[in-house]
Amino acid sequence: MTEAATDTKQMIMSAARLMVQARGFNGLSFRELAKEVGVKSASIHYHFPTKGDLGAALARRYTEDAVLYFDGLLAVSDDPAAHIRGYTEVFRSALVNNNRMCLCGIMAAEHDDLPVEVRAEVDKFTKVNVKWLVKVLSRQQPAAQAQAQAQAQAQAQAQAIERHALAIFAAVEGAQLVARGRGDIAVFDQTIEAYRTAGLLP
Amino acid sequence: MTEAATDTKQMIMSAARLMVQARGFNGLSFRELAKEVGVKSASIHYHFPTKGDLGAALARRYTEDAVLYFDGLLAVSDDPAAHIRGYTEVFRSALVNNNRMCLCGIMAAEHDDLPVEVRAEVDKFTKVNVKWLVKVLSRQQPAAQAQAQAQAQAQAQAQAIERHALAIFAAVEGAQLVARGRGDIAVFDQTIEAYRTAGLLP
DNA sequence: TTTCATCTATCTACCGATAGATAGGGTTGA
DNA sequence: TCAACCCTATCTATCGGTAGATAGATGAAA
Repeated sequence: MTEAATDTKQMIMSAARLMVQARGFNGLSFRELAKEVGVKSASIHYHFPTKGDLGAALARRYTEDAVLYFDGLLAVSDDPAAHIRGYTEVFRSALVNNNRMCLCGIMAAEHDDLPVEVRAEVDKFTKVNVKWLVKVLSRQQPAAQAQAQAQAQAQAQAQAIERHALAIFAAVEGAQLVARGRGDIAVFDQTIEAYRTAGLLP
Repeated sequence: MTEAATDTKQMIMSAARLMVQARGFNGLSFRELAKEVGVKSASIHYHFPTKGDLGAALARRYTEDAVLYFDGLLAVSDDPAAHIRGYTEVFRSALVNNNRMCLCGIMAAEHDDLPVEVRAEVDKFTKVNVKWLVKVLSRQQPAAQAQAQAQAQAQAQAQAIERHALAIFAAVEGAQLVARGRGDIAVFDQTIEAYRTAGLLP
C-alpha cells in the first residue's frame, strides 16, 4: 500500500466521521463525502466497497480511539472523579466541535436501519464504555471489600456496579443529545453537574 | 371537512408517528407512508404539502398528547415518586411498542438537518418536559420553604430545580436510546432504577 | 537493462431505485 | 354547482453502486 493510498483512505475516514457525527449515518452521502475529500465517489467505493463497510470501519476506529483515551485516563490518576471528568470531556468536545455528537450515540438513534455490520460495531462501543466505567466504579468500591463479603453479596454488588455503569453511559449520551438540541454547551455542563450533585457521578 | 377526510388525515398522522418513532424523520418516506395508510403519496401531500409540514404537525400533536398525560398524572396523586413513575412510563411504553423511541428523542438526533418548522416543535417538547418536571420537583421542595429563604437563595434554588429537571429529562432520553440499542426493555428499567438509587429521580 | 505483465488508485459515465413534490383530472357529497 | 378529496402521471434531484478505462508504480523475466 503506497503512502498516497493510505493518505486518501485516512482522509475519507476523517471526513466521514465528522459528517456522520453531524448528520448521522443516513445523512452521509458518498458524493458529498467525495467532494469534501477531493476525489470522486467511485474512489470511496474502491476503499470501502459498500456504505456498510465504511460505517463499520468508522465505528471500529472510533471505539479503538476511545479505548486508548480511556485507558490513558486510568494511567495518569487514581481518582475516580478525575476519571469521570475525563470521560465526560470526550462527549463535551464533540459538542464543542460544531455541535457534533458521539459517533455511536447518533448512530444508536438510527439503530434499526443500520447495516448489520455497522450495528455490531456500535453495540461494541456501548460495551467498552460500560466495561471501562465498571472498572472505574470498582476501584471506588475496592475488590478487597467485595471479597470480604459473602459470595451472594459480592455478586449483587457486581451487578449493581454494572447497572450503575450503564446508567452513567446512558445519562451522558442523553445529556449530549439534549444539549445538542439546545445548541448550548452550557446545558451539557450543567446537566453533568446535576448528575454529580444527585450522586449519579463520582 | 368531511368525516372521511378527517379520518385519512388522522390515519396518516398515526402511521407517520409510528414510522418516525421507528426509523426517524429522515427514514420516513411518503410512498411507504401512503402504502401503510392505503392511499397514494399525492394524497399525503394534499393534507401535508411538505414533509416539514407533516413533521411539525406530528411533533406538535405528540407534545400536546404528552402535556395532557403529564397533567393527568399531577391530578391523580400528590406523590412526586408516583409522578416520575408515570413519567418514565411514557418512554418505556415506546420501547415496548416494537422498540420504538420517543418521537422527539429520535428527532433530536437528527436535529441538524430537520426542517426549521420541525425543529421548533421538537424544541418545544423539551421545554414542556422540563416545565412539568420543574413543577414536580417544586412540589417536593415546597414553595413555602423557598419563600422563607432570602431571595438570592430562592433564586439559586429555582435554578437548581431547573437544572435537575433538565438532567432528569436528558437521563431518561439517554436510557431510552441505550436500551433501544440493546433491544432489551430490562435495560431501560434497570437504568431508571439506577437513577433512582443514585438519587437523580425522586 | 529493457520489456512485459500486473497491481494500485483513480477517473468518467452510467445504472436502477427512490426521494419529495407538482399538475391536472375524476368523483362525491353537501 | 362547488369545494373537498383522492387519483394518475410525471418531474427533478439524489441515492448507493457498477462498468470500464487509464495513469503510474512495481516486479520479474529475457
